[in-house]
Amino acid sequence: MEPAYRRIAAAYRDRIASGELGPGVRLPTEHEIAEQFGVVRQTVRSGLGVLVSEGLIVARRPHGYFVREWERMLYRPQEKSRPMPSRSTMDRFSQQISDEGRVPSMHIEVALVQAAPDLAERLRVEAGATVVIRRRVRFINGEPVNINDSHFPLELVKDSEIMSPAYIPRGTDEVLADLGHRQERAVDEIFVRMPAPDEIRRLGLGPGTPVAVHYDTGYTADDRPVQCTVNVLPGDRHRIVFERRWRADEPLS
Amino acid sequence: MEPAYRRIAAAYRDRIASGELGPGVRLPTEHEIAEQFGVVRQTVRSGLGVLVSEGLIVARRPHGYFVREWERMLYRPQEKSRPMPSRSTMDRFSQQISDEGRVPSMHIEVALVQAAPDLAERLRVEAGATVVIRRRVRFINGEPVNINDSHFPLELVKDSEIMSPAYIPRGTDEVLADLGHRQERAVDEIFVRMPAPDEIRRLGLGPGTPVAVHYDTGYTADDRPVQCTVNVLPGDRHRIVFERRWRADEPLS
DNA sequence: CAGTGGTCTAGACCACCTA
DNA sequence: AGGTGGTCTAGACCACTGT
Repeated sequence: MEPAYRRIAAAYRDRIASGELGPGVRLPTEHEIAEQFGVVRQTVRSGLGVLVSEGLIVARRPHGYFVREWERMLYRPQEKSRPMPSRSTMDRFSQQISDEGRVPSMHIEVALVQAAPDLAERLRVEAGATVVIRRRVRFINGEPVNINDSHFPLELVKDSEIMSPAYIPRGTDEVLADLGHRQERAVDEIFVRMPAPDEIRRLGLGPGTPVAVHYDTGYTADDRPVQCTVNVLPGDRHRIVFERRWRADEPLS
Repeated sequence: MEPAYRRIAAAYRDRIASGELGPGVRLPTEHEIAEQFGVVRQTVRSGLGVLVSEGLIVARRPHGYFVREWERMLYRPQEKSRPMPSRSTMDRFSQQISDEGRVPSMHIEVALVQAAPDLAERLRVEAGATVVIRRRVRFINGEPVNINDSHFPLELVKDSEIMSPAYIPRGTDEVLADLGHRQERAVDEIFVRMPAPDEIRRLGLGPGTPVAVHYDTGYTADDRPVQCTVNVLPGDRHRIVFERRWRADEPLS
């Protein structure tokens, strides 16, 4: 016999999967469900808790539980290595969102920090070495959608405009290029995991929302890493897309 | 005042993050934690439940809670569009795992199904049209690591060896090419979400494990989609890597 | 058999928001 | 003021596994 809380979870999971309960629809209250299934409220809570942690429903107190609504923005890592339209007054993200008729905004913060082990490895500096971190949170219509923390070895960018927490429309890649560190190659790594508490806070994530973590490490022609950007993408708000063509023998590092 | 269950979660989250509790280490029992924090067992369970759903710990009854251990295999979508070493007797996955000194295995199942909406769209067939689905679960040392469900329009592959649930060392892409449907371009899409119950079952996933879903849609030179493979990658077992080079103007569809 | 986590009951009080 | 979900207590019984 399946436990009651699982039966409750399965019942509502099925109704959501079948479309009987569409996005945004409200579920009965915990009391009502408890009565229907002949259990106490705590058991209902366990069952709905499963669905919350699966990301299928959200609790909005004091309104009740609602079927979650998804909307995913296009995320194309390959766009990063194409030239920007020269007349553009906005960075790629802002341009894309504006084109869709929505309002982009950004919060920027610059700091000097000791490189965490994962970044030290990718930037090929010693663990604990000082790096410049340019933290950005991007918003659409005021809602946070992703985090982009770019890291640079300190010597490369000190005294450049990268150190100022201001908007750089042409992008930091261009600034690096002007400084003599033009990137020619990048390695993209994607990890999937549950968010840490500070990521939940910065992105306003609901429970049950996993994130994709995208490391973009850029190399110059002589194979020095000059920047590593950590993008944290909430799973419910992104669709990562890239394209391949068949080739004979291009090396993969 | 923070709720007790959150304080408990935070306490152990910190100890795990700091490395004080390394991978595989056992936590105190629920009773012991309850005593330490002066709360009842149910409250401890709520706290540890948070960490379980964050994927930080696992419960192994009747042994206790343990800090989760991670091991990630390399997943490189771009490898798919490179020629296979002609002397290879194994597919790419099996070769990679063998090279690492581990034992690959696979479960294969072929069926005719009605195309789900997401696949119908990608294969450009009508929703509900019959497609061939070649379901595979891949194992390393007997442990399931990912799901690969390849979908083909029925007319393209009927009477070919793709219809047989047997191992095809050279890969289905080669079979398609032999049938006159050589792929020249592919679109990769990655979504991040929590797994559905049947994915949890097939992959033996623990609670709190998100998945990356990778759609690989292959097109011929005349831009017809000939296959769409849905790869379900447990977040705790994969690291997705690809590479970019700067180019002037290659079109992205 | 002892000890673990898994499930469940029957209550209670709280914070928060809307009406 | 009333109803929502959020938290917590104090118990109880169960299934599973190793000794």
